[in-house]
Amino acid sequence: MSDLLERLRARGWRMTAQRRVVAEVLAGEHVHLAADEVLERASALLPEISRTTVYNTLGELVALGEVTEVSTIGRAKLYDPNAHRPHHHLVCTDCGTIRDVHPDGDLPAGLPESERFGFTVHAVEVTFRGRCADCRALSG
Amino acid sequence: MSDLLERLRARGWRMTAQRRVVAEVLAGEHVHLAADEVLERASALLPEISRTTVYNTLGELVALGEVTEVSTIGRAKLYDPNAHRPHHHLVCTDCGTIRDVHPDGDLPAGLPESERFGFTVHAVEVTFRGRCADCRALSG
DNA sequence: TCCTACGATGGACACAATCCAAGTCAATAC
DNA sequence: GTATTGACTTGGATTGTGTCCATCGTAGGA
Repeated sequence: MSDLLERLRARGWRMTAQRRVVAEVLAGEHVHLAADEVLERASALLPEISRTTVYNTLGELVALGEVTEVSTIGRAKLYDPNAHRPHHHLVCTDCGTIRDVHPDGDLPAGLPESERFGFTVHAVEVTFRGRCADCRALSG
Repeated sequence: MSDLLERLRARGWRMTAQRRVVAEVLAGEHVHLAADEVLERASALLPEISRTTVYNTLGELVALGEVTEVSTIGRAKLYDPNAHRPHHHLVCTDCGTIRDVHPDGDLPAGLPESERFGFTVHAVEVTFRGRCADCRALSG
């Protein structure tokens, strides 16, 4: 993830301890953290970091395309640092657990002209909803 | 939409003025309302209706499969009454406008076993993100 | 018409996210 | 190394969305 720090510096980011910590927290695969969880983990590394700074930094990372926001139903937004590898999401409708999935080549085709309503489409997002093994075991 | 009222009554719903009004507000195609907007419009028809009742009724409609919740990024959940016709969504990343789209037959295939991680998948959701004509006209 | 269980009410509460004014500090210039 | 400055950070207040709960009202059956 230190290549991320390099890329950020190259884009003129002022490097601060807070931003470094937020980037550090978001390292890895299959990471999907709510802003609150990022704050919690960042606080463990840098106790004085403020919530506003975490939100600001996450927003900037999203604007730079380094991190993707994952929309959820009725929960806090999740931040997915795996933005450079296209993938879909598999979400448990009970507990909210998210897994990245990489279906082989069945990305939906672009929209036909007749269905675009004048939009310029620049991203497609596929979410599979279901129940994870744990939740099925708990409640049938 | 009065067939909706029929279906609800058939399922043992106690029919009240409040529930009727909420169902009425959700009539039509290409309707995607936040709970707050439902409350606003319902209040116009029945001024004393309470927020809790609107939320309760929406939740019940979702549980019955008559209405679908649409996840958004950074906004309130939207309620989509068009639940009986499978469709995808085209979302403007600037203003949040949503259109229903019906791509011809390019639904993503189910997940291969190896990518299910023990989940039981029961729904696939496809969201196209882009910018609508209005927003492009405004800011290039 | 009366009963009663289900539904509605609204104020308090919880959580997510943003705003703001004031203080701090990374990067640049000297 | 020091001074400078504007971008960054802070934390408390605020907004927005949604839920909880005790109490009241009423739809629909007897």
